Amino acid sequence: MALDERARHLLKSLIEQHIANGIPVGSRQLAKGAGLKISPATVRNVMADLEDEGYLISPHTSAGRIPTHVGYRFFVDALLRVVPLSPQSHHLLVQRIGHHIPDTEQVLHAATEVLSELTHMAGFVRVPRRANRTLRHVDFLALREKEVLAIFVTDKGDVENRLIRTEHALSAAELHQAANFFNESYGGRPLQEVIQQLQRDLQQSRHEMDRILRSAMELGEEMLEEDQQRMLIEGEFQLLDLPELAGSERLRELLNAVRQKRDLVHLLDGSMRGSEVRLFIGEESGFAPLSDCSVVSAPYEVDGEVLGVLGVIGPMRMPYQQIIPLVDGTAHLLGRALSQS
Amino acid sequence: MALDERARHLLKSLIEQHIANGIPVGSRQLAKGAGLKISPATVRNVMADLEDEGYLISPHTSAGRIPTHVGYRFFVDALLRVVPLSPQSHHLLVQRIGHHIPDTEQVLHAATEVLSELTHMAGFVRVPRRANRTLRHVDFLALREKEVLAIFVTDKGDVENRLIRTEHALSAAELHQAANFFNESYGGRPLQEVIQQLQRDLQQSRHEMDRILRSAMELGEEMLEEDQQRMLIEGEFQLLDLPELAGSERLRELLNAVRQKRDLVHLLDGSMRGSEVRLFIGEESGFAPLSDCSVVSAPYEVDGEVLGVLGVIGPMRMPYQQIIPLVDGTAHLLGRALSQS
DNA sequence: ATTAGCACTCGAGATGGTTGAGTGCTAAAG
DNA sequence: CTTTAGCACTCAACCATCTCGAGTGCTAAT
Repeated sequence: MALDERARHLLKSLIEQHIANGIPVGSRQLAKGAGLKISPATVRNVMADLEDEGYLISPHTSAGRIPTHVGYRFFVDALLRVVPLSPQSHHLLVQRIGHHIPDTEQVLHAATEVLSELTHMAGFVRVPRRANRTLRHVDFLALREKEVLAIFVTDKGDVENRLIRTEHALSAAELHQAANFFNESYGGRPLQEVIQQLQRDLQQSRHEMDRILRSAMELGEEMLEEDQQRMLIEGEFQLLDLPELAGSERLRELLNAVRQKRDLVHLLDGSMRGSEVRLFIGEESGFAPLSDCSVVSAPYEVDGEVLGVLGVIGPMRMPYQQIIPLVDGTAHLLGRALSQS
Repeated sequence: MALDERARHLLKSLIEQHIANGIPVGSRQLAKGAGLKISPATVRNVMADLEDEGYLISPHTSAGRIPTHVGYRFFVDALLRVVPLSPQSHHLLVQRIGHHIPDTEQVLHAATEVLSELTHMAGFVRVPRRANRTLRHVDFLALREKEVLAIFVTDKGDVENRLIRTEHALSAAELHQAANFFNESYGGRPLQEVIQQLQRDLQQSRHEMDRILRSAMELGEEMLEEDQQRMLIEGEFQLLDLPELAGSERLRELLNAVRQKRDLVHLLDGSMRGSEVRLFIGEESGFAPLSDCSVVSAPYEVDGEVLGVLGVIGPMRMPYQQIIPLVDGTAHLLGRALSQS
């Protein structure tokens, strides 16, 4: 059953009031705040309807009402007018993640931080996937007897390294040669492809030098696997201040979940399609520790290709109309910043 | 004024009881628990003395007594018999940070984790200082027009990299030549020395290639500076469960302080001298957010040289007799593991 | 020096009353 | 048929009060 104009207006007003001060909204207050010439009794009737529809709930018999996640969902989908990003915020964003920082890792960090700072919630950035990076350079260094340091560099300047133990000591010349061979054979090709090729090439060989290549391949695999998990998070502790989560039991779970990242990453990777801001309100995420929280995320892209997702985690009761453009803007600026690095 | 035998015994018993169950200990219970043939009244007299001396304090008039940080200090210094590390724990430690992991970073992580797991508190490892590492290898790669990736490798296999923007495009050959020059001139020398030398060498020059070297030098400086701060921490959230810190206000501060690391690192670096386990009990650390906590730390060393510190952060009321050998043992095993990598 | 006895203190928890915000329902008014 | 006023009712929050039990400090007897 669709809501009529008045009900929508009241719902909107109620949610806005609740977002503003966090306490349940009663009929009298809502009647006043909504600006309609309507008595509290009428408002009560409407509220009862809204509760029947699942948009509102009463924490207890005489405590006014608060929105459910369904209510918030309707609010953001149908009632919310997103305000444009404030010039100050925009300025701050540009300043912090603007184009002058060359290092990818640093830009990502800056974005995470600024998200957390501006929202006073937890900010996150899912790091760019490296799967389709190409291999720029490989180096093998003899660190010590029977220890070789392998270094991988991608075209975007990601560097990853790993210590490999060998059976026999290998001379610098041999290693140099191996590296040359590696660079010539596999350089300039996508990482994923390199690994697959290596897997084929090394199928049966058992030479000592091939053991190095095999280890190198494993390093490459680790790089890919590792970034299944990689996500920057900042300001988790801001969540400690949220009165709605103060019951320490849930909070622990939430913080641990955020820390583990695994499920979170999974959730977010699901929202990489499309290039719009996306919201998970309360239980919508289907992820229990987040059921009291909302996640606002937006993918960021470079040259039309989505590289990752960023956003914030906060209470369901958050100022969506400001958070949404902020996350959106950050995603755009990050994409822009990365396109230059 | 020195404590007589009985007073010491009672103090020990009281602290042990309090550590075991966390509630203030009253005279009756203490008289029973201490195993002495002594009445609660007598115990009360002794307790009053101990309170006068500053070892105990009453949370309120009728609530038994709990140890002060002075009491704990006396306890660990004079009364505590450290039990040897349990075989199970030892086994677990060996398993987790034993010698089979080649990668330094991974070993350090494993140590941090296992500390946190076994103690149910926050575990930390201060990473080895790189100042006296020697420079093993430098590479300059042209990633793109006017962008050079500099890679530093130390003799221990630390790898650090940085993107450098240049004014003009530089050919692969030029960069190769620069790297060769760099490696020949500065390779094999301690990082610190390299930087100082570079500072002198680059004093007045303004060549484009020297700009690269200068940036490389800054990278080296960053490496040194960065590890002023580097510290691994795991399990901070376990601190959320401590009832004694449950007052969220302090807890926030504590978690933030742990996160910031700066002061913590400072505190710990002060305890790098000596090779013994060291305790900071409550306010002893002189660091306000830690004033309800104790820090148990031990330096770890390789070939007689102290590389860093590790330990745990927990409530003052922790089972020192087990924690101390655990931290100690972890430090030894970590040292051993690192000596082989 | 130790102990028993006793009055006293204080927090924790239960009890109960009051207040005020808010509700649902009903009946009257528009 | 919608809106509104009125009213009885509910319930959390607050407060005061009470009891309880654990624990103390002091004193006098052992």
